[in-house]
Amino acid sequence: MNTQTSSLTIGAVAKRVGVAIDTIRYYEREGLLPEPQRRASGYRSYGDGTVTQLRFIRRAKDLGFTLEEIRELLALSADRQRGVKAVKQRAQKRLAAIEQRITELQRVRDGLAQLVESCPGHGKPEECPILRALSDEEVKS
Amino acid sequence: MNTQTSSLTIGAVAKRVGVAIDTIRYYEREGLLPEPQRRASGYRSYGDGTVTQLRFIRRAKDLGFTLEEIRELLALSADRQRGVKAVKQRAQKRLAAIEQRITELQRVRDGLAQLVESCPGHGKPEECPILRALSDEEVKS
DNA sequence: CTAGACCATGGATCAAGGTCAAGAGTCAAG
DNA sequence: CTTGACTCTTGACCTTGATCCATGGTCTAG
Repeated sequence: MNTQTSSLTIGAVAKRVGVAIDTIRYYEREGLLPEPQRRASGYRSYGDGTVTQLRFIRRAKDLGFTLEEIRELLALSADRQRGVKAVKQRAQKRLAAIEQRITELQRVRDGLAQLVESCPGHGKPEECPILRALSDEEVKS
Repeated sequence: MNTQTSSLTIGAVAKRVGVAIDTIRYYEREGLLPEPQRRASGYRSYGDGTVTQLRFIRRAKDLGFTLEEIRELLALSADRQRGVKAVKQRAQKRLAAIEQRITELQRVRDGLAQLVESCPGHGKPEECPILRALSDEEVKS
């Protein structure tokens, strides 16, 4: 039974997650990743959890969250001291923010979808609703 | 009948849209806004369409689109020459990208929502699913 | 015609999020 | 051992998306 988290070098972690080594150290400086254990040599030593957490960060970042927002998300676990209740509330707030973002994106999508649908795909540019929606509408009287 | 687009100074446009003057000039340099007419004095002279377009840019940006992506979106109208068909195809591609983004955000939301729901809001931290999901899972055996 | 508010250009500066390089130590294979 | 691949720290540098500044011209109300 090996409950011991396997020990990975920074390079191994980087490879698994697909980010640069420098990025990992950068995230550590920025407080997105906890300071890892060190070997006697000074080498950073990571467990599998770091890989998970790093993937989480990347995924969130790809979705347009800033590092600050991600720090917020991760900070949930820092609320551990303040209790499960605080954690839950914080998570709920984050959840609401995400939902609003989705709603707005849906508005954009619906707008674009409607344009695409109403465009015949041929004919005069002046009659293309997509172009009309985007155009500067400048009238050179 | 006044089909003439009203003529606005850069300051007036900025005020209407709620962005800084410098930002407008910046967008112009970056090709997000067309070069405007100029008065004899050299002052930029804008029509109402610019206000619309600028609002569009801002909205898109707030949703996490990069200026590059927005340029792409706006470039639809540059396809005018290549025909309505090209425009429609491009719009469809953009639409698909937006939909994927929404889907991914929804995955994140669902994940978080489920965590929030399954958390009792009290009790031991070790039993809080939110904390467990975010934790480093490091085992100091 | 003159003050005070606007606008123009060019270039510096900023914050976020990384990326790179120099100089030096560490590790693992042969 | 030695060699080649890794890792360490510190600090400079880069891109994106703006924002600020200096210097100088323009506009308009009084």
